[in-house]
Amino acid sequence: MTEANPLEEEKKSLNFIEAIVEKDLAEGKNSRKIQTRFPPEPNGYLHIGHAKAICMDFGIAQKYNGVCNLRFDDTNPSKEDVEYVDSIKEDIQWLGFQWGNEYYASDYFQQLWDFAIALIKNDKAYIDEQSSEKIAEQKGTPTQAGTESPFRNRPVSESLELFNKMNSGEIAEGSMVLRAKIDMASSNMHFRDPIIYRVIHHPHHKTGTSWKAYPMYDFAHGESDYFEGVTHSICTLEFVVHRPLYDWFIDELKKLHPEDGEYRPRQYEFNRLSLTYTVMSKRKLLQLVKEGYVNGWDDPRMPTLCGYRRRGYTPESIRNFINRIGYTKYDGIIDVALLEHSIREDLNYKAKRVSAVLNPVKLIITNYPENQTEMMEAVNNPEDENMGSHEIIFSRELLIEREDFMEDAPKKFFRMTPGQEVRLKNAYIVKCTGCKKNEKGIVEEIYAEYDPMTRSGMPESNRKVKGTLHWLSEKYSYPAEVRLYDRLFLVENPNEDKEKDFKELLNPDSLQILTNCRVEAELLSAKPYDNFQFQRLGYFNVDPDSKDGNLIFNRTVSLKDTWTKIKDKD
RNA sequence: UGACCCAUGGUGUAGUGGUAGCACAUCUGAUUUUGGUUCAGCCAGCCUAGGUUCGAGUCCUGGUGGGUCAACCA
Repeated sequence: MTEANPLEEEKKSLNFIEAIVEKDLAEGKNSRKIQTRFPPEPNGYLHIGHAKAICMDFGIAQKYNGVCNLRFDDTNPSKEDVEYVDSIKEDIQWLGFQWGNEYYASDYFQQLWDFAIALIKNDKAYIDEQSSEKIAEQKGTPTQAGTESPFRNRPVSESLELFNKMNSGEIAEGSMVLRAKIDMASSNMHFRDPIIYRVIHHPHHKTGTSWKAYPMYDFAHGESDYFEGVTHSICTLEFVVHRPLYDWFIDELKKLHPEDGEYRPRQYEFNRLSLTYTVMSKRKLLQLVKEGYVNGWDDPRMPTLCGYRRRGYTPESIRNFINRIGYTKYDGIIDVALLEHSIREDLNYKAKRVSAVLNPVKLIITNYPENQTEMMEAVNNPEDENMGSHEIIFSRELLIEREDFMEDAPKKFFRMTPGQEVRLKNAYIVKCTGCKKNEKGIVEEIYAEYDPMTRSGMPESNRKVKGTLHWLSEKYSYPAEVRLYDRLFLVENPNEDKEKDFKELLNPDSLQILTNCRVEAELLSAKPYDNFQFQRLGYFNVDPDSKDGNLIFNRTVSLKDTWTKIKDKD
């Protein structure tokens, strides 16, 4: 056992959370137990940002022989729905993770209620009957201390009685809340008597109408961690300011549970994922779906996990991406190119290449016999011989990509142009002899002559030509309905007003899309799949029998920061 | 005129107080029956000023810059 190398390698790549976990383990904290949780609120679909949290929460558990449970933070029934519960579970599994137990914060409503009662009895919580405006006003500002509520020192018995009423249905929403009695002058706004219970009459997706008073996040999250035995409660940076309150409640809880000894959950925070050109706010994504700007949460333009899935992203590529970007406390913006690199890398290795012509123009091989056909062999994946090959029918009248032809070509144009030889992939070398244009000057047919000695595999076929084009036989190809997606999500311009950009996006008259980016397409319907191949490098990452096929064209056009206004997109 | 968090090439991320690495992006060249892939290479970095130290990206202090916090959201 002299190889200390792998271990050292691992040590080097530790992120700061892992370093903390290892330290805790070394110090014997929480009896050397590791337990995490992934705590989504079921109020939307998971997006790529959640993937980062998932990889962290589940990753830590995996790496240190702990457990990671799934816990739905369902303390606000007015926003939540079972539809979201189901999609969240599906997406986590698709990403490649499996939770230990499935919990709900609502499982703890009774325990939380009892805890709240205990706080009231200890004079650490009280019922406030002021309006939300009044309470906000008394809260002060970050630089100005708050003032105490006139209800702050009401008798315990009164609070107890009103708290029960809050849950009985006789109290209207908004007319009464339970507040923790902490410190209205604290420099931490969250300590200024935070609201811990409010009244909501909307039925809960799990508990129905049995509760009317619901705990707030701050009063439910740490407590749920505690009830479950979570040791490392990992979340994003915006919760840093909540941590003192998290600890305050845990302290109170521990006073009631001396039997729990040294155990306590601790919160750690890492930087949230933001991606260039990508809208990540749940609120905005919800708006895009609800108002019909996209076809649903899994619209391929959405940055949701199901959107990426439908677009052809693999779970491996997303995990690799997350691995690459790391976890720190620095709030940066990741270049989406890194994500795209991850999917290209993965697909290059595993995707089967097939043929398709998107924007066809007819190519006639004038010296090829009228009714002759030949079967040409096409390798499925040049990166992997084991993937085999398939056949494509060659004939006199072909289709090629319109942009692969230029009548007057510049020097660096290596594709079809009069007088220049190009190879038709898997077939012959041909030389363009001219074209026919209509009265508007649009090219209708292109003519070329083939060299019979240059069929793939023949000795002459080794002749060097600069360009290789993909093609289909006009007669032996099938139409497919393909919808193109340019990158839709703009935003990202650190100095600009993102909110304004978003409004622009929603305005159909000035729908901004980024041009010059890789074209991505969704195959809506396709007959036999071998007849599709893509521009230059076509990636086809889909079960051929699946109706929900996805295509990714790897055009590798460089991403430019140029915006173009396009109307009537879609 | 608050509290808390943060600062390493264009972007992101490593660096027990001891030669600043890696990935992506860009650009150049080679290979290539996908303008893909692969390979080689270029460009480019420790916010600032002090202090501690033989030695500071790392520790301390002060600046500067950025972020978070004032929902009956999570």
